[in-house]
Amino acid sequence: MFLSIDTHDPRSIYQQVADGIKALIARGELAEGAALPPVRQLAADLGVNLNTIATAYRELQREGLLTVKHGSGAMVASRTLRKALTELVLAGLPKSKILRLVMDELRMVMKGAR
Amino acid sequence: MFLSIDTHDPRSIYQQVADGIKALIARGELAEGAALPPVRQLAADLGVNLNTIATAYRELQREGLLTVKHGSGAMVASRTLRKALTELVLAGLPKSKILRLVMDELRMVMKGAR
Amino acid sequence: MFLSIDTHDPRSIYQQVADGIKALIARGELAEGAALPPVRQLAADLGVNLNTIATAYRELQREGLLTVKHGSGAMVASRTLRKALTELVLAGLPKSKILRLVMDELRMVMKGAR
Amino acid sequence: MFLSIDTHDPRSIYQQVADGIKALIARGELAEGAALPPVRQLAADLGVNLNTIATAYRELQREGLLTVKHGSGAMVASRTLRKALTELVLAGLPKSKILRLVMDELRMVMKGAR
DNA sequence: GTGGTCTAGACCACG
DNA sequence: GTGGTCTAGACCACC
Repeated sequence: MFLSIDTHDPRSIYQQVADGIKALIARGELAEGAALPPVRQLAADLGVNLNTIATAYRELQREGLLTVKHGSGAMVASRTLRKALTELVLAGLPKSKILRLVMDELRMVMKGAR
Repeated sequence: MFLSIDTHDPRSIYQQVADGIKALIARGELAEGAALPPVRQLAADLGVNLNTIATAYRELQREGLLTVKHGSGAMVASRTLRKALTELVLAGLPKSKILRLVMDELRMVMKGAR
Repeated sequence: MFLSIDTHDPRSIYQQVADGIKALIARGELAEGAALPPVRQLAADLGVNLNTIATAYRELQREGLLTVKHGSGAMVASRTLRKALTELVLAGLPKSKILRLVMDELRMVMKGAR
Repeated sequence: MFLSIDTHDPRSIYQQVADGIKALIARGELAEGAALPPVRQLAADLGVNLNTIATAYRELQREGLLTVKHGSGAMVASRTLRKALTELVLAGLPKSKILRLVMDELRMVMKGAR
């Protein structure tokens, strides 16, 4: 991940980090589903505090760009996936049916990908 | 479902049924995720044999337009969903990670739909 | 604006105009914040004297239904806005704090409306 | 302000504080426009760290329940005010006209309150 | 005076 | 291992 921090930038550090990650996602350099570096590692790489990165990740999660899970890191959320699921939810499908669809599609897609 | 069968049509009946359903899906009259009538019911409605409909459904399933499950009928597949899942599979994500993403996004989407 | 004057109406003309505008506001045809036609234009449209319209506008302003300003015409007052401001005044907030609240909320509202 | 922290509560402290303030607002014990205690003071009162309270305030601000301003503290936002301003913005009024309305209404309201 | 942010270091919860 | 939170204390920016 190529992120840089500019101490002359009027934005706060965590904001620069959040904006930087947003830009990477927007440019496709961080693909949907890609894993982000652990908070501690990125903090070390950038030479900033762990909490600063955690704040950036939290902001991105709040905006729905990141999927963060305790114990297994953060990954870039999939807008396409969200769009598809939103369609199905709005169509009134119960969660169980949606999951069935997902499992079926996934099985078919992974078979094709062998 | 508005499907009609023309005995003068050179196409076989199951093909007419399959093509008719494709057209309904293409026109959006059968939305992604929508349930199709049970094989027996559609056969009765159209006055054709049960196996004819089953063959049509099988063809549509083979083409990926339908998701068919023993005991719970057929439903229109979601192209958007497939596209999203394909992206993630091609990105090299293991099934487990993809399912985590799906669950996370689904939770977020359903929360917003309250 | 659809206003009509009836010379057989026992009410005075300015009263008919004022009542007519009140009715337009009540029916929502003149929304809160909407601009009213200039005094001269409305007078010409209705074929009455300029002062008659001015009197009607003054009455509506006195009743708090219109906000009139030298040089920039009249507009329909916002009952909701007045209610909100009244609340804050009664809560003892000084004008400066209220204006700060207004500016903050306005900034937030206009951002969301982008 | 009556807030209490329960160390046995599974929610994080900042979440308890944020929820507590939300409840106070919902019950009307913190009126619209009311000032909240300074971050440092509330932190001292509750015996927690300054940052913990700051996090709670930030969350409430993000949700639009608080108006926070550098150097002059936090106050409860006015939902009524926001609703009124939203109406006017959606009606297409430019910021300048809206502010004129506000000033006019405010002048009228404060005169009545004398 | 006010809130905003950052750091260093700690402990917890999750998997 | 991962992120989440809290603390203590610092400095900055705004008014």
